[in-house]
Amino acid sequence: MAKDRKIDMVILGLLSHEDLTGYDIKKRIDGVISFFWKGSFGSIYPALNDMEKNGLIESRTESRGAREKILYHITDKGNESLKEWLKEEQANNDLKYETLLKLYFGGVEEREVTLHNIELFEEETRRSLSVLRIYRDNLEKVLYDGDHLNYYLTVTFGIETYEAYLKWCTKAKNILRERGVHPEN
Amino acid sequence: MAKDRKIDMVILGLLSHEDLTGYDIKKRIDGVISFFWKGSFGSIYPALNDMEKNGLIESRTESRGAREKILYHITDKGNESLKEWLKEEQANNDLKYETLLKLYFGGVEEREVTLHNIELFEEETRRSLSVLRIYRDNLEKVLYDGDHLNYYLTVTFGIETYEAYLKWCTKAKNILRERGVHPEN
DNA sequence: TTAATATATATCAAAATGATATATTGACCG
DNA sequence: CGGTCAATATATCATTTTGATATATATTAA
Repeated sequence: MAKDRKIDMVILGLLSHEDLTGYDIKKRIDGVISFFWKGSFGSIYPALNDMEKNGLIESRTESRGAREKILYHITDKGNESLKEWLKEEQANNDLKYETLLKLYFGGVEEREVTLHNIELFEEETRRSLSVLRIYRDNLEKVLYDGDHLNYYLTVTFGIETYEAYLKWCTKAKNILRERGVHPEN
Repeated sequence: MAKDRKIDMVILGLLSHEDLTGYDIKKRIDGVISFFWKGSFGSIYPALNDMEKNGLIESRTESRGAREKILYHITDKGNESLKEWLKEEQANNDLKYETLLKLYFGGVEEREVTLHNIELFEEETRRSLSVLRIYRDNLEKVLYDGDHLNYYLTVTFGIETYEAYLKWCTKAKNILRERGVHPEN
């Protein structure tokens, strides 16, 4: 057996606030959540079917106009399952930084290549950072109600780590330039 | 088709420095690399077989004593493939932070739960940080030869982001305590 | 000597990715 | 009014990866 399905917890977390379709869930995951977790239709739809069989969620079909969609609702059992997971001691932080992989193995190529890859990473980080700052500014206004404190802390985590990334980028570029751009020195 | 196999690049990167067995490769990945990439036997061995078929690596069987093992060697084609990948413009940084998932959805439980999860994360980060600092200290002595500059930069990336994590942990704990530990306030 | 740990390869079910197929609905434009 | 494009919505599939397990030999420690 592989590890138990983590996508289930994402789905339960989202459904604990509102009823959603599979498509809605995907859209939510593609929002802020995508900064620290991803999910695809290929995992969402099968998970929804299994979870309904296991009584964690229940579905109702709605036909607004002619188009029909399947809305999912969390059950008490589902809520219990979500809370149990929150209280589990271990959390797997499973990172796949292709940027760092290229940095680590970059020694087989000229230093310009490493330098360029850092610049690409820097650009992307800057873009993400400006998105996260907008999220933060909006959350600051509603900090006191409901789950917003948790959302706020999640977003500030992202901002502070991305700021650290940018600082590192500056330093790393300087070090690479100081040492010359060719692997020979 | 899913994305092309990234484990191939890890393997080629490692083999570009020395000949290794599948088991050796796993051990290398479980070292510093594990801070930003993971790999299991279940992906390594099939990848080795495919890559040999495709001429990226070649194998020789060695029997030191009675025990036999399969050593892999990178080919010119393999080296080309590695360099091409390094020069590709895009890099997928694909993160699964269960800690942040629990933080984000933690609003359904009492604040002590979130607080406790942050403390667990803080502990783990501290442990990782001390490991990375040892790596850095050793790399600083040999910074000028070969690939060590790339290794050094990778390690400092880890150190700086983990330091940012710890700063965030302190702030986040303060905010949670200021606002009281119950979801009611 | 015997037990435990490290070395070494391999396989497998379960999970996730990323792509694609299919079909409807809504919006904009001329 | 018709046409087209993007958004909504569900589903499936090959490929990749995980994490666990099986198997067997070699080395170290008690």
